Amino acid sequence: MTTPTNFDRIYALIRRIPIGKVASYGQIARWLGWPRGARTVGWALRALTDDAGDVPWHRVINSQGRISLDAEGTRIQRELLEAEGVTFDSAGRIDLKTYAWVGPAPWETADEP
DNA sequence: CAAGTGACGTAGA
DNA sequence: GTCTACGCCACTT
Repeated sequence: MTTPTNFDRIYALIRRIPIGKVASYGQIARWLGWPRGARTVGWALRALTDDAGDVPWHRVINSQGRISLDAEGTRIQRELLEAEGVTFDSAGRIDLKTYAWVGPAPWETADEP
């Protein structure tokens, strides 16, 4: 790290994604205040890997429930997610209806209904 | 300051 | 279902 940037905010948010859930780039961008800054999120993740040992980057996917990485990265991400209980369909996609994170909601720390 | 870049998103063909 | 084109924002050089 060189100088603190909004990237830190991205990482912090990704760290809050619960196990077994996934979020899309655009979704994260909106929570951070950039309605259309999905690319910036991807950029942050791209720059990550370096010092992001504790950032669950594999929980971030695109709006189609697909992985935008190359074959190698996709394979790794898939394994990491499957290890958390996330399942993929034949097309290698994730069921967003089941695994999409709703966002940093209060019930995250509250009791269930 | 300007240009280039990027793991996206959406719309249209 | 696929592919193409443009727009968006933040970071680096």
